[in-house]
Amino acid sequence: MPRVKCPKCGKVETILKSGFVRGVQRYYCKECIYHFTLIKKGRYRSSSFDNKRQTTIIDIAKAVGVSASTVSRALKNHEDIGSRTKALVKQAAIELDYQPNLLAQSLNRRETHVIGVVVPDIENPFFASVLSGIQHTASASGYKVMIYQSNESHKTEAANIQTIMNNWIDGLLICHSKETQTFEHLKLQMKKGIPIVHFDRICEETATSKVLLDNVTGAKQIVTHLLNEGCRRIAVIAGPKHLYITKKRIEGYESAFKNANIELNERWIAYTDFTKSSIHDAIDNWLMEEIKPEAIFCISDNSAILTMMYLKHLKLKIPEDICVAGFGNDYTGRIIEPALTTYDPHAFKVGETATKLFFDQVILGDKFEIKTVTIAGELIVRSSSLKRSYNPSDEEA
Amino acid sequence: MPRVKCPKCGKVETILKSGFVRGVQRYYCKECIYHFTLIKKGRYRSSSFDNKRQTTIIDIAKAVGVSASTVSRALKNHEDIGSRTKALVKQAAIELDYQPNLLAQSLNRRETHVIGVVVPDIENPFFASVLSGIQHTASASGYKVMIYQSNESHKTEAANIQTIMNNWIDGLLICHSKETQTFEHLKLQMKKGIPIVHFDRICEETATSKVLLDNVTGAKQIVTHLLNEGCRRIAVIAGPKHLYITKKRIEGYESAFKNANIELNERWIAYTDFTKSSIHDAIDNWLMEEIKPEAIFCISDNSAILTMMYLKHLKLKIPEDICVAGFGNDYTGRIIEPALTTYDPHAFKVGETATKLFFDQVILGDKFEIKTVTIAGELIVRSSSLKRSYNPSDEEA
DNA sequence: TTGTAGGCGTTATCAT
DNA sequence: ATGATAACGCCTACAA
Repeated sequence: MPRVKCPKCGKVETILKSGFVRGVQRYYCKECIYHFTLIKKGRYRSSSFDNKRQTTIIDIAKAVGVSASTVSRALKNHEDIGSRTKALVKQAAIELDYQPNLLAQSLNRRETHVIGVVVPDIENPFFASVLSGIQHTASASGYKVMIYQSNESHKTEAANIQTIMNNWIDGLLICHSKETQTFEHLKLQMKKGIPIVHFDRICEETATSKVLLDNVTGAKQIVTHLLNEGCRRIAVIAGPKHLYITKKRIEGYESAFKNANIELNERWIAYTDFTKSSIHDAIDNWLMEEIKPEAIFCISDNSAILTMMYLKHLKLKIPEDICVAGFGNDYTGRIIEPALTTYDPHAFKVGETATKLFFDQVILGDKFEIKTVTIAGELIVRSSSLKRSYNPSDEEA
Repeated sequence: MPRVKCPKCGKVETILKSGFVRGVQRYYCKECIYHFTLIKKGRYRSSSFDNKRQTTIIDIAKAVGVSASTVSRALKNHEDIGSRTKALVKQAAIELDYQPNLLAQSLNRRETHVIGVVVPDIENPFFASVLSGIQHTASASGYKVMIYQSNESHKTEAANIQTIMNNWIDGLLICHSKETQTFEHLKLQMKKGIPIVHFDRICEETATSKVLLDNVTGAKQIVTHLLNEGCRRIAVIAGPKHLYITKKRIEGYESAFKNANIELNERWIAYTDFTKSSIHDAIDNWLMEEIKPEAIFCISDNSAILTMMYLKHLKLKIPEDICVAGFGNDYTGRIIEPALTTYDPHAFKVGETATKLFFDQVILGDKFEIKTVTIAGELIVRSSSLKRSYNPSDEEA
């Protein structure tokens, strides 16, 4: 053990500590009555580390001539500290361009002020908006946003969750991939007690807060609108059967029919995986039959766009021959012709709300009870569904 | 000073340290020949902290009966450690579900493995793609991505850079806001020596690596294509005059004319701020004149879409009456009718390359020399510019 | 009012 | 081959 030796007598047992000088421990030899300081041997942190060195609390302490703890307290306006000292410290902090080391703070406080987000795909406009909402809200409260994409792969999602959790995030906001049907990977992490908020494609099995689109109402509004336009045979391009949003939007679809007292035929529901080919197949199937659909409700705007392009390719006129409606209000719907009737789920607000739910949980701690919030959206009627009253000049400029 | 007292004799001067037991300092009283350990008084970290507690290296050390340093080394397969010990440690690590505390690692190594990204707007499809490229590439190398949006505001951008830099990121990838014309906020941070990579809207004044779209070539290709289609009076919807991309794309435009030996009239260049109204104004101005443009080259796809919608609103036929081309290959261009001729800048690759340039800098350290990489894109010809040979059925299904 | 010491979790260095 | 220690920068209970 390299105990401290007295430079004069060389003894070890006689040494006492005698305070700090400029952040360095000072020693005192009882026998020699000699104060001394250990010369720091150039340790492993040298070259490249040094220039990265930021001003620390100790630098300020040295400059002002007080201890590090006093500086720490002065900087947070602790009441114990004299106003003169405070002023001096703050002055020095500015002069030395002090920036607190958030890493050290985080390590100490076990709190990183980082929110982890896992989305299937950043490039999808819906998620981009949600992300934007998250980022804004988080930033406004001094939180940082760390992003991961699952690329709609369950495996990647699980890996993301694993890494993200190892990063001491304060909370996780997640929207599951299309593939995800089991949630063990999440449940495992929940033990750590980190707040999790689900949005859009949620998990029904976990005790987490959730932010939902108003899937049922939205779908119901759209389908009701189509019924009002006189369509009776309304086909649906749905997503994979296990998807939460598929279930809910189908529920809205059915509810609209029930409400209108119109019977509904299972054959008008096609479960696809949202790919171009699966959508084309579904449409082909319907069009091959004697009785063709009068309208197609696509449960996502993206599939609505694919549907419209395919119908146009088949020389079918929208909305005269067949109406189309989507769900999502991506801005592509405003650009395609005829413009797409859809439901705006207020994506930005979804992100905002998810973040706020997380904040609630942080603030209330144990007292927080999980919540499910449904974001009201709005029906956007455009030409693609106006069978009775189609007028191309309705289009926005 | 609360020096350690001997529990038997109560003396202080007789105490010597005598090693650690399970992470706790052990003491020894010379006089009483008595070993003891201080009972930890419940310190301030109690309730809420405890359940967040993860397995640490010390827990493993205790379990296996070795020291923390041995565990640390064993886990990284340090050659010094015996294979039996390694096996034991790794076993324990798995059993205790050990996850290294990246925060502590970062603090120690002064390296966070976090890349900060500042973009004007996540919801813009170009930036969404770039971001996706960054995220993928970073993730593949174990780096995390922290995102900020400037909302095209210089002030927000400066604030973002400030906060992001305080977070001990390893590198910063940035695309400046439209407003940004001075770069002091960046230069200030450059002193810290953190690698910075610019992309798209770069800063020409700083010694940073840059990733550029092939603005000149792209614009030149588009304009040349328009010239080949027989257009001579090619108007340009440009962005703000100070913007890097405006300058470069105008340069390409001019170069195409020069190449073709055709004279070019300044009045065909309109500097807008990309808003709908400024674009409408520019178009109105041109159309009021006797001699009208035969084509409009918009230096961004978004303005091209706005342009097309406005022209359609004015009952002008595209491309028969007037051709339109954009720049960016947003997927909206595939949806609008007629489909938009544009230049694909390979946004994903831009993000990927920016990230790789950052990695180069990390790996090479001082030996790294800043680089400017230009990403080659490709001309995408669609119907909106096919004056000579327009055939609506060319459209993709 | 201010200072001291120890801890957050990990790791490089030195000592054994 | 393994252990002890100090350091990364900050924070707070307790001592003075």
